[in-house]
Order: sequence, then structure tokens, then C-alpha cells
Amino acid sequence: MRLATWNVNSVKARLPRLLDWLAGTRPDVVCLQETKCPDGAFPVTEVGALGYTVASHSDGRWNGVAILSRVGLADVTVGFPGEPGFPEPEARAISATCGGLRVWSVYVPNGRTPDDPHYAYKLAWLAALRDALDTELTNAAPLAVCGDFNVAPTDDDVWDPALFVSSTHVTPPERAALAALRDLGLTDVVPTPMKGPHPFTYWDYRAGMFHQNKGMRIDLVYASAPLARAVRSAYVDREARKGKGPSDHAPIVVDADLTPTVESF
DNA sequence: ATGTCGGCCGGAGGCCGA
Repeated sequence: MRLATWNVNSVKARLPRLLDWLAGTRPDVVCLQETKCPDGAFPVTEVGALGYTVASHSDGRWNGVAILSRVGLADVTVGFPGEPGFPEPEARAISATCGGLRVWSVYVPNGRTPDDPHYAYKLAWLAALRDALDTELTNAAPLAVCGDFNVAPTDDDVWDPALFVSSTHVTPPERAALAALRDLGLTDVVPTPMKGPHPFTYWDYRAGMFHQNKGMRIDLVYASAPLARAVRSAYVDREARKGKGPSDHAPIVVDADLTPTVESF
């Protein structure tokens, strides 16, 4: 089983690169975030030509999450019970069962700044996600929570911790929210960086940040115990951040010794 | 670091969000 997650920053703007990347990487299951793709506009035909079926969740111009699978796509759930909104719930979570693996694609609220109402929203959203996963993890099936968490778990996950003091993405409450997810029994599958010591997954478009490798690790794969035991390797595909017209995030690719159990075709 | 993207409206370029 090859599982991947990628904040594409608009599936429409990224479509040529997404298709090339799918054809070259051949993941079985892909979690996408920031699809920014209205309902009904998702390019299902184009990804379908590569063997993928699609479950997507949109609220229009912002946000948007999706799961692509070529090993089945069953029991799709949009959002989760108790999901907070701003004020209405946004398109930030979708889950499905793909080849025997329960997969969540999440786009955690950014938070903006610690004194902004969006920061409280972010913490409430993460707390509600924890409660929803607590219920779901009573099932023994392997589970992955993948996506853009907008939190760097440790100081090693930001290019200059001194610059981030009292900024969002690194505050103790945000990191405690991630720890609460791990306390459910989820394991942070830390990918291999491929270049440099830090497995960054995001680099701001501005100021040559990618070229200087001034990035952050804010895209995460949290694996339940049965999945974590099966993981053989994981890497950040920083090649996908290069060249013309990239997303500001790179994909994470995880290989696990799970035999896909195709439940529908 | 505040240097760039992408979406929207509307038919250019300003505004919002990240």
C-alpha cells in the first residue's frame, strides 16, 4: 500500500502537475487538501483516467479536501460529529475506507495569529477532531489521519525557531493538541527529508524560501498502531515543490506492508 | 522573511487568505 498526502493549493491550478505526479508516483490512496474546487468541478475524469475514484468535500472558494483511491473507496464521511465552524463548519475533513485502510484527509484551520478568533477556532477544531478519532479508533482497522495540520510538532520542524516565538503553528496549546492525538495511540510517521536534516513539507512562496530550505513540517501522517507497525518507509517528495507552478507544499509518500483489500469495483 | 501565489469579481487590478 502506497499512501500519500498533499496540500495542492488549488486542484484546478495544480491539475497538470497533479496528473504527472500521480502517474509517476502511483500511490494507491492520496489525501488532498486546499482543493479550492467547487462541488461538481473536481476533475474526476482526468484522475479517473489514471485509475482513481474520488471523494471530495468542498465549500467553494477556500479550503476543500479530497481522497483519491485506486483500491476502493467506501463509507465516505464528510466532516465529523461535533466539528466546529466559523461560524458554520467548513470543508476541512473527509474520510473513507480504501483497501481495508480507514483514511482521513484533514485541513486544520490556520489560526492566523494567537490573538485572532481563528486561533481559538483552530484549537477547538483540533479538540473536536481528537474526540471524533477517539470514537473511530475503537475499531481495530488500520487508520491514517493525513493532512495539513498547520502545526509544527517540534522546534526542529521550523527553519528558525527564534523567528516563530509566539507565532501560530508552534505555540504550546497547538502542540498539546497534536500530543492529544498521539495519546489516542496515533504515531507520527516522520518522513525522510531527501535533502537536508529536516523533513520540511511547506515553504512560503516568497523570498526564495524553498531555495534556501527555510521551511516547516506542518503536513503530517498520523498512523494507528496496526498501520504504524506496517510502515516500511516514508519520504517528502520535495521534487514536487520544484520548477514552474508548484504548490507551496510537498507531498508525503508512505509505503506500508498492507495488502489492499478491494471492497468495491 | 513579509519578496508570491490562487480565488473572486468582473472584464483590470484590488482584495482576501495563506
